[in-house]
Amino acid sequence: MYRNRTCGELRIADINQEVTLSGWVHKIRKMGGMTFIDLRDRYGITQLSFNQEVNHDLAEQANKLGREWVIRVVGKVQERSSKNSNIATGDIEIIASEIKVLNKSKNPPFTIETDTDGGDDLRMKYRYLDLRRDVVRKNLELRHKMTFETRRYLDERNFMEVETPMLIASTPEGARDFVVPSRMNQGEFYALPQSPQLFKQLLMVSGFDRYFQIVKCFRDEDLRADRQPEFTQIDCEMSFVDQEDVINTFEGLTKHLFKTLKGIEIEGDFPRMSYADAMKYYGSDKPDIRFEMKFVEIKDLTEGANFVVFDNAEYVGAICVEGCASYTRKQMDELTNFVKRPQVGAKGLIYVRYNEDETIKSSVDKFFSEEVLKTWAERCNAKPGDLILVMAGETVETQEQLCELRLEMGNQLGLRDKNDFKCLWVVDFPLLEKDDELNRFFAKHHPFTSPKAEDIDLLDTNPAAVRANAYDMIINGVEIGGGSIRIHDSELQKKMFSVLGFSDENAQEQFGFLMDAFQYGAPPHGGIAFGLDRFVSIFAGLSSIRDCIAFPKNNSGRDVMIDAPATIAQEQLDELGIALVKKEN
RNA sequence: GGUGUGGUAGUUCAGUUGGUUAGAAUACCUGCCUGUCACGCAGGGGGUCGCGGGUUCGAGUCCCGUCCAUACCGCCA
Repeated sequence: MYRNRTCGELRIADINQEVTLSGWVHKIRKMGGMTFIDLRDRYGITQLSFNQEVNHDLAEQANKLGREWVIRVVGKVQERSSKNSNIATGDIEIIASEIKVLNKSKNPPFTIETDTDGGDDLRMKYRYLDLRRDVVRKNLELRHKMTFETRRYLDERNFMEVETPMLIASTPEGARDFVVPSRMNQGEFYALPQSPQLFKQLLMVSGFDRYFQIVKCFRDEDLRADRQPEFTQIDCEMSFVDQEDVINTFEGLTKHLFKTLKGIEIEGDFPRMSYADAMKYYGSDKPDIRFEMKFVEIKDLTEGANFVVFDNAEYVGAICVEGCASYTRKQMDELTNFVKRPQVGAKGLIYVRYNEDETIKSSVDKFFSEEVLKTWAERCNAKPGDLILVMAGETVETQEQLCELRLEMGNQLGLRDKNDFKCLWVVDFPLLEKDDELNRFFAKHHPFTSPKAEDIDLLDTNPAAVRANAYDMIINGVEIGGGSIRIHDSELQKKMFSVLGFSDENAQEQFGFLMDAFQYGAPPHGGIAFGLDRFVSIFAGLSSIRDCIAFPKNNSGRDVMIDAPATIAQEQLDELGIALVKKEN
């Protein structure tokens, strides 16, 4: 027998019991006559104690163990004479009577502790050791519980999990596909799914009514802290529903997860914001509403001053930063540098200090009288002591820059507490997005998204103004999920493809099966997909999704532990009928 | 594809204006230590300063190139 108890469960009530534990040697403290060993397993840490006077040979044996050795120990639970309130098992220790070394270990390249000394690179290379650390393990435990509770919630509501294929065909729109060569069909390739979108819609045609799947998806695009080439979605689709039904069901799921896993009861409905308002007030389609600091347009208050920067600007926007009128020159310079960074790309930043004594001092005093500046402050609802930051330029560009500045000010003022959760639905997305270079429209969400009924006529006259039955769920400025009501009418779908510039042949070739299916009684349907990795990381308060993925890829899409991707043998290439082209330098 | 930051002991980092034998902490090894739990004390081993080239009497330090890591931009329907 290897064990009858775990390292996390013994308490004062277990005193005098004879127990067998197995685990890893976490730490050894040799005191001369006494030796203490922290034995660790998935459930916790239990202290083993050895006394030279009581059992000399066993104590010597304990002294010879090394970090991360795997041992089995038999002994008696005893109350500690000096207790440790920092750990759950801190009231007891094991007086060992027998040790068996189950396996030795090399010294690990970094410490297996909450605050490890290992850097990210090394932790990824030895991910199996990194996963021994309790902080990383807890993230995976949370992930497990979230998928478990998701399955429970959806099952209770008649959702059925159906697996869809991983080897499918490539489609041109959207992200780059990962591609898999077919041996039996030489010269042809499968693609890995970017999402099960088409299959879940076909399942609706099949009458499955309520589908979900916790499923891997693949996109061959550059990585970010919140983007991995393979990631997991909670993918759902429902029949005979409108937007309101989908939103309610998945708002319910979100509340269920907050309640069961974070112990947080969210009162009332999640707020909703139109895409247009999100852009106007926050410069982003995923606003962080943990704090206000909304944009205020002041272009009309800046006219007639011969200030060229504003006069030439399409948009002049301000944010009011509470209590920051006392920002020093140095702090203002730093903010200016922040918005001038290439990543933000602004040309400059104008400030107005509304001082405590109600005087006003700005970086544009030469152009604007105190009287005019007061009108800015009024419109911004500024109080004495507040700082007003102003940016100007082309509308969308400037709003995006102001968005970056707003988030930075939120950070500086500590308004973005990771333990404070604010959920939001962003609705009424535009259906289409114009690509000016190619002079054609792309689907903002995807080409199966239905336009709002009242906007359908605009498809011919003003496509850019058509709004979609599409919705995103945002938590703390992170896009957690999104979905839409789909087109279930093959004529409307055809129309959509034609607006998107597909020829009839093209549409038929790539999506013919879907259009065919829609001719056999497709029910009205819609759905949503949540990014599980982002959902877990926001629950866990992580800044990167990598820490809630057991074996993530690095910034270049590599798995540094198994060293993938890798070259393959010539025989494999031959079998696939693939010849590699040497890259010219 | 681009921009920024970083690469020095097993690990995390410091290293001043280019100048003696490249340091600290931690980990590791040895010895001492009977209530530790970040144990303590004494001692020890451990370095291709990412790689290649250049400038210089002399390069961890300056220059050029390159590789790797990372954050972001482009990209991600």
